[in-house]
Amino acid sequence: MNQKIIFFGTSDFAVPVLEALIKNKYEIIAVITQPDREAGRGYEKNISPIKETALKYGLKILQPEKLKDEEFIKVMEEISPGLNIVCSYGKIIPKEIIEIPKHKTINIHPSLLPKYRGSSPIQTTILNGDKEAGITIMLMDKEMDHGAIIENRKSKIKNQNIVTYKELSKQLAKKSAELLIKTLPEWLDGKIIPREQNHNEASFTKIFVKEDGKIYWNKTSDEIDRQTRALNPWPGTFCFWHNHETETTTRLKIIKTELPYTTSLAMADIIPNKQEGTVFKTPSGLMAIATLNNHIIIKEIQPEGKKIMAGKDFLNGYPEIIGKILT
RNA sequence: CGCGGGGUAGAGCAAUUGGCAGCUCGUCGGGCUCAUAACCCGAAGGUUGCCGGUUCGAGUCCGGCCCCCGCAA
Repeated sequence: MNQKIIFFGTSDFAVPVLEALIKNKYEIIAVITQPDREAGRGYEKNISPIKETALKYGLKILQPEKLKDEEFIKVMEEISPGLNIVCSYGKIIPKEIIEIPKHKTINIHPSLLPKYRGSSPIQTTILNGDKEAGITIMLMDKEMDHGAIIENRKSKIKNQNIVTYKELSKQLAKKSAELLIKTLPEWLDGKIIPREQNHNEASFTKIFVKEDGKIYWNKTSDEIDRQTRALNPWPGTFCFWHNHETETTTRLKIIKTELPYTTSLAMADIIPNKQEGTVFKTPSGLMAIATLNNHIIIKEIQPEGKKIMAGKDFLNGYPEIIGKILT
């Protein structure tokens, strides 16, 4: 079962999967990851988590700008992989490359396909408050997350009502690695017949943009809480504090929230109705903001230019914000 | 050289024209209380990021360096 594998991946989610392959002695003949991007302050070059991993294990790394490039396709053909594995790579893989390996090109997707096709299934799972998540190993075809299913697995979400994107992503990445290792031998032996997805039931997830992180306080506490859990660190959740005295507007990133009834202090926190977006201190000293139906506790917040701090600390340093309305 | 904010007590922030470095929270001790995260009294805790300069005197002014962060990508 000596199969040469090319691994396509970019983000954190793919790291445990790649590492599982390495640990199980699969022969990774190349790792394809997105080119280093100039990003961050001063536009420094950033390398992907998968590139870091590949460097750590001394694997061959390729970072083509365009996959659908004759030169690159030629290189792929020369390498002659037995199997391509794609996991959180972030680019469309052209048909020419999908069709090279004898054992095809398979993709790991963190949802129960055909549910949640597209780029943000994990975030969408949290935003929708789903009780269950899942992972699917599928055959790639020319449409996004559309190929036949090789294997899938439901996954109960740990701490479903408080789980964050990072945590759920980690959970599912681990499960993905396990399922792949379990499935791979049978797949390579040709014992699995992929089954077509039920395309009528397909649903799609969107690519999130900055604006999706804007918090509108006229939503319910629950909606806002799910938003902060799903959209951090990217695109981040935020709102604005316009200070009328200094005529300045400060961007506030809302890092972590908590619903009032999940705290052990709930009984003590009896809050009169306030206008949505109003900042106040609970009787127990926590930072809270009024919402459509109730209020929400701000556990962690980050004013622009500052580090992440506890909501309580923020109120200590900026007492004038109490009673103000955020937008 | 992409734009911008910041470094002061354990934490978050103040400090007027350069003039004894403070506030809130936390910590420790004591008190009140059926009880408490509430209230009262008290205490500890600082070489103001680093180096140099100006000055009778620098957190504050000048020069250099280090570090943290937001935007944008």
